[in-house]
Amino acid sequence: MLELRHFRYFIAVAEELHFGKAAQRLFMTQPPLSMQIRQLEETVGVPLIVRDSRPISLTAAGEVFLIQAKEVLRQSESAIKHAQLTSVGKEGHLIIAVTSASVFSILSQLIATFKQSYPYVSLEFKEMVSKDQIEALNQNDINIGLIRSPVDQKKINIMPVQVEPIVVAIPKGSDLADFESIPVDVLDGTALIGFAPDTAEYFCKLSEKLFTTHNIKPLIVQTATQLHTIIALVAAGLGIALVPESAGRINIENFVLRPLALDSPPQAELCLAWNKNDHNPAISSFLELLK
Amino acid sequence: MLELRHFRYFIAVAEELHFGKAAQRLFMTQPPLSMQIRQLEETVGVPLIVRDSRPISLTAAGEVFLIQAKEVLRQSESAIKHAQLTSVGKEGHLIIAVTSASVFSILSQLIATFKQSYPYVSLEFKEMVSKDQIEALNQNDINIGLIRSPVDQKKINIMPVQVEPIVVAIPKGSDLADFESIPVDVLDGTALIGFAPDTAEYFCKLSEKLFTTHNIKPLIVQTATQLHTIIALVAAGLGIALVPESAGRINIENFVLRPLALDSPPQAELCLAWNKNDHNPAISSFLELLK
DNA sequence: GGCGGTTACGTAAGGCGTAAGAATT
DNA sequence: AATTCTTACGCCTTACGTAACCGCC
Repeated sequence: MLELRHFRYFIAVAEELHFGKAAQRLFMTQPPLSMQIRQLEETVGVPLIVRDSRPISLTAAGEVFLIQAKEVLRQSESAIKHAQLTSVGKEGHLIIAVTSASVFSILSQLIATFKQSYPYVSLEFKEMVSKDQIEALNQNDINIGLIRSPVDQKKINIMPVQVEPIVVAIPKGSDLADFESIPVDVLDGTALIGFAPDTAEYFCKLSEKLFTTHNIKPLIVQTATQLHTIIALVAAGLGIALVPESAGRINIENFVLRPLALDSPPQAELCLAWNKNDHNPAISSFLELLK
Repeated sequence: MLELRHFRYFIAVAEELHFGKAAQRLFMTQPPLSMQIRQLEETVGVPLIVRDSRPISLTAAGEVFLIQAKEVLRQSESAIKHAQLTSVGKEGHLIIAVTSASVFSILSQLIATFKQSYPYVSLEFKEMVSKDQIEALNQNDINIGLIRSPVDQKKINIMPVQVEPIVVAIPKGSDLADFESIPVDVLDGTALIGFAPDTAEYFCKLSEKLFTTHNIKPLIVQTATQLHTIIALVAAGLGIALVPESAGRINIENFVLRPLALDSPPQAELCLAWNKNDHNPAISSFLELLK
């Protein structure tokens, strides 16, 4: 049966063109080396070395076999190296799911930092709402989720990566835009663009809580799922909206952000989520870098 | 020490995801298989298989190692196959020397036939005068020479591939062109384009022999090395010339070929020459095809 | 005749099989 | 409790070393 040993021995003989020197290089004696080469030639089925001349020489078949043999050894070295790199999370592949809103926050910076430290870990992104992310994490369809909602499943670990205050988005030129901060009771009865309850549950509930706490009833004139849609509607003058501070990164004109006049305004959390049973080492690399 | 065995075993386990099934597939029992896999993991330095769950699964490192392991096995198979093909001359490289580019016209058909039977033998051509070819054959710089002169060296084998009569090249419209064949004594005193004695020794001597045998003294108005140069000079009307019949393939107008009016006109031989000690199997393939 | 590769033979390492043990479902 | 992987141990293959034997320069 052909083994790597045969390749190693043949390369030594082919390069030294001298059984004795080759054996010395391999820290062994000539006879067994001779035997192994003979065995190799038998498995290959053709002579690789011309022995009836000194120095010995390679047959044409031996010449091509030498090149291929080196390639085989190089490949097996590479197999080990790649396995090692993968094992410590320096190489590999990560599938990261993001909610549309999180795209505007710190994600881009995060990716850049990660790619700098782990250039050989390829990243794949999928856009998913939080509920689908949890499902995908459970089924190992994705490695990391980037979500708002706190998860209550023991298989899923979470780690907050960003906490940002909820602020008020106001059409440019509106009277409210002149305030430096917005007193909460001003919102009572005001036209407001809200997050859709079914697809943007987290922000929706965050707002509702604020309203009930302060006993306010704004006039929700429109709902939307995507953050940038809401900002676009605000900019169009349809009303104001309660949005995370990172909405400021959205490239739309004609709106301003003002903080709420509260000691402790509502906070929106952005969390990394991953399956505890997913042992892809690149996940650890990713998490480690965020601390 | 890592061996191909480890790759073979790992692939079986990784594909079956079951030590027992894998062992069965490898015609062995589980325990030694388990040992070998453990050995493999030790040499690689990282765990490749997750054992603490059933069915067993691969680590991320194991996944990449599986792909690489298959590649290593594929490569070693390929090494054997290529060595075998090379050994029987179905694969390889031949360096063929020709005396002048014009020989290509004769060769082209030969090359096409060879390429059809041996598509994986690459051919390389070099232009060399006969003397240099012999030298190159001795030094194994070329594998095959295509020459006119008979070689007198015991290391060099030769085989004639083409025998053609010497004919007379005549400018179109010349009086001689009206003859169907040219009596030799007509050449006496006629303006003639000759081969250069130093670089086209073979043709030169062939002509000289004809002249002395028939006691003729033509007027050599010009000499040239290359056949197509001589034909060009004939076509230009400078004189006639004694050339091999294959000159008819040269794509020049304004000249005609006429046979010599002799029972046994001089013959020009084209020979293949190769070094007896050059065991490149592709040479045999080439020679075999010419018979 | 010396250098270099092969053949002959003895040894010892190690791969493999059998049997018993541990762990997961 | 059953299936499945691991540990323990003995055998037997085989790779390797030593010694003697050819075959070229």
